[in-house]
Amino acid sequence: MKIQDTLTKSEQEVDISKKVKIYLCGVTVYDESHIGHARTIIVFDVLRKYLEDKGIEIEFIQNFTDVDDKIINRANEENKTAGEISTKYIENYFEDFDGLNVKRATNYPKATEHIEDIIKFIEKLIEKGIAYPTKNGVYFSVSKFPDYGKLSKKKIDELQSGARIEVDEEKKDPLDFALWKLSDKEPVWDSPWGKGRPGWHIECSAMSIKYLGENFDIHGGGRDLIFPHHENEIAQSESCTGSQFAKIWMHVGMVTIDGEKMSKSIGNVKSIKHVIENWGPNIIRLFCLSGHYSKPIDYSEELLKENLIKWRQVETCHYELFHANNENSENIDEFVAKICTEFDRALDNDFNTHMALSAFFQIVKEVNRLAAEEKLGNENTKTVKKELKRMREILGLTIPEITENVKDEINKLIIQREQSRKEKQFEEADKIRDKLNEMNIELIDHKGKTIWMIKEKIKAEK
RNA sequence: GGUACUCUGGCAGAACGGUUAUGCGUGAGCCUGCAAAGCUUAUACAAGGGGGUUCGACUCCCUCGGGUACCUCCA
Repeated sequence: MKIQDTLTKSEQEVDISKKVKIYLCGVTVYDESHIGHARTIIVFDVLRKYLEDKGIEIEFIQNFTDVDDKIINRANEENKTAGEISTKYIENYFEDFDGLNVKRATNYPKATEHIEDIIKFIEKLIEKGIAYPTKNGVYFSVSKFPDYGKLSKKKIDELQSGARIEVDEEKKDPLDFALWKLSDKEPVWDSPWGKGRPGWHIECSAMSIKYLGENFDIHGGGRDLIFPHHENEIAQSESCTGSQFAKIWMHVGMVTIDGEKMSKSIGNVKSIKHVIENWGPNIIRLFCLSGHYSKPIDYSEELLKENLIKWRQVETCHYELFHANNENSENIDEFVAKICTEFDRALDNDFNTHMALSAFFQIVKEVNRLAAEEKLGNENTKTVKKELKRMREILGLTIPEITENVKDEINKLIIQREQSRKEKQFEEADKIRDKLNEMNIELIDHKGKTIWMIKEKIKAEK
């Protein structure tokens, strides 16, 4: 599998001969997660599910930034402790992402639970003469890391000339960034330099190295993290260990609205709660995977609607297979095998989810075609069923299981309706159909038989 | 201003130096008691502008231009 690496600007092979270690920069837990977070996290969710499906062991670490000015500000506004705020939004995070069918990471380390590791990390940088304490905190000396700017392709002197006026005159260089901020106000921890809290970037260096080692396979996040966050992570980590940090830097494009990045100041943020409520998890996932991960994707009702239609096709396909029992069925194993290869090839080639979806839908279409032609048998569909299920699991698309009781009830009603139709009591038949519709059950009348399917309820429909 | 990314048919969106997918939409039809869903078929002579390399470029190079992001916190 090849992934486009931001650092080398070239495709790099992921070493799948052993456990693959992935670190993803998670969220700062001071507010609700939005569709932009969802995209990044869904992309990595599919990546790890795909690799796991191939039988590769994955160690997937995603942090929570639970100490930060924003959290503290929010706590002050709401007259709560920072801990209360971060706990609340971590819970909120899991509600949202469980709802999006995202598999839990191997571990979700929190900054506040790794203060010791962070302090040790900073001490090491001071020992090496790369960081220095001032009366405000400890700073990383950018000039001591000659490769600074290699990820974001920025030149140090250009950054300096563009740098805004710094309040902190203790810093040796305006570009130097905080590793430890001295403070008296909670939340604070003791350190060799006095009470305070860690800077933003250091936690990811400390925690990724702690859990994944000095050089791991993939480090990911949104594109907006390239500078300064990931640039600083590289500077800290490589200064500390003296060796290459992450092997591949994989960055996910922004979700935009009307071509603009979502941001609080513009007020165009779509929360995951809002989007799930209206569209449900499957359509959101299809939407997030519909373009190449590295490119921006524009959020619009129109696109979600398109994915709604596609999702209905998937549901139809699933239930057509579920009910398949035609006598003269066609064998499509060869076709399926071919398309499956395309699916995998697409993902192996810089994780092209759009192409993979395209392959997936080719099978969906083929199944629905056969169903329409009454050529879908029970015998010949084992392979398709298996492969579609595999793809759905990788993509994280879910269709609910139905209990036997419900099935029986549905079947009873269908038989009643058939009887009414035979007797040309169409009003009665339609009543039964309406009743089923209210239960989100849709009937499909084929020539010889009527089948049912359970439609996911989509609030935004109509 | 610097850096990065980007510019493909009505919309979305890939691949490839030589047939440009796929989906949505739209038209027609099939199926149906009517629907819905689904299916079939038709439909786009599309690549920001201009150069160049080539027998041939959407794909490579140059140049001009538009857009977005980052350069402060941000998935």
